[in-house]
Amino acid sequence: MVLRGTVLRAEHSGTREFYIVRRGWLYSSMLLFDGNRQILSMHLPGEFAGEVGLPWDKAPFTITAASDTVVCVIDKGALRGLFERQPRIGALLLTLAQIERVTLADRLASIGRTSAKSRVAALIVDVLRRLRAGGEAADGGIALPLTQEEIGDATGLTAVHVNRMMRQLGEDGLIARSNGRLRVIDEARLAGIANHIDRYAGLDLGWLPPAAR
Amino acid sequence: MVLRGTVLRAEHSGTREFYIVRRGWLYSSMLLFDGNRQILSMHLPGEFAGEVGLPWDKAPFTITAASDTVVCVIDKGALRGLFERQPRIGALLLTLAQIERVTLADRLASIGRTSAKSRVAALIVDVLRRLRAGGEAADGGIALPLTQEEIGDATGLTAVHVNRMMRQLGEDGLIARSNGRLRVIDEARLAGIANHIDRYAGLDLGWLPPAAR
DNA sequence: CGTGTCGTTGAGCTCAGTCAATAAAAGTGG
DNA sequence: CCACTTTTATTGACTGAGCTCAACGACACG
Repeated sequence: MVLRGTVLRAEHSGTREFYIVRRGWLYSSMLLFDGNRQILSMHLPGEFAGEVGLPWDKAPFTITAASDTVVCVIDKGALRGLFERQPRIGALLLTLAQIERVTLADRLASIGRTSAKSRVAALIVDVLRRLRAGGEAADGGIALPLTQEEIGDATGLTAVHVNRMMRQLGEDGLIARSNGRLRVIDEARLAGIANHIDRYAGLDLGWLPPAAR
Repeated sequence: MVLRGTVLRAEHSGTREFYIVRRGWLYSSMLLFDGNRQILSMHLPGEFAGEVGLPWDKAPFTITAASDTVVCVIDKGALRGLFERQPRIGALLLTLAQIERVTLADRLASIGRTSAKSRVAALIVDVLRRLRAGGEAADGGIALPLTQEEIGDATGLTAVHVNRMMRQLGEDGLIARSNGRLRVIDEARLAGIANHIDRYAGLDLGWLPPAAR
């Protein structure tokens, strides 16, 4: 169990291992020289965390628990045998890395080229759909375990402006908030202003090696 | 030979193949619904292009030639055998993908959390060092085959503001420009304001499978 | 009940965008 | 090589989205 606010792995610490999230949310972030922080990605239940640091001996990012979490630890040495005996798994890992690259690129476009309101909407839609993909019941609203400061660090905004945008999204009838829970009222319209693209559609896994026996 | 301005591969077109750049520059971009464009990454000589689209049957991004280029085309079906017979190559591809992910994350932080001047500086430093890593002589200045509009689309700025920032970088004695060539005067200071991190340092490839014979 | 964190709101400011005009450069066809 | 067109770079004036600063309320926790 990793408690909310705890740093699971600090930037520049060793990377003998990576993680799978069992319960709760984590996020990867980096600190700039001027003290600003950028949250690079969220890690939701069922997803990997820290595997991006594989190629380095020191972690490129800090991984922090956004809520109380449970993670499963995997040693990176285990990957070696996997690549040798199960080429399909290796290729799947590559596939996953590319998917992450594309979703990161989507966020880059969101932050680089859209309004504050769109960015916040994009974060909400992204999280909502990933939770759903991970089998988390998301109909009664989601418990967003992020402070507005953190949402700001993820979207390239200030906490104050995040607050204003959330209020506007509420006034527009797109979302509703009550005691820490967030309910998406009009997902289609929210996804529209968020420029959301579903990257899990249209996957082509035909080129992968078959599973070894 | 792909002429400057030509779209090598359009968004949503098929992805039977990917590329290695032999000569010239390309870039991947995506178009938002409002007509805005975000340039997601540059592809310099010696680098891959389009391999990020591997997992999809339709390309997630558009690849455009920024200058006249020569590329080498690779069929993605060839990867299958590679993973089976050369696990090390597969693991290297994964490594490369993760490196790209991290540099994309660096750009995300740059765009999300730094000033216009820093972003332009970051683009220049990034390109300079990658050209150098690719063995391109970069001392007599680099021939930047990008319009200011394109630099803007890459940094999340407008062409007009890119122009102002370039001028300021010149006035600050960090760069010099003359007839299309750009010379970096004070690389250390430029890298400083760019928040540049060298991601090719500190790589740990010890976990990779050995080369097959 | 004091303290700290987080959310909310207002007032004013600034960085970057918009609009517009002009210069410079690069093509293009003759 | 020259006239003409299109693209790109440059600069100024103005605007506005988002930031800063500041105050206050709500809540959790010891």
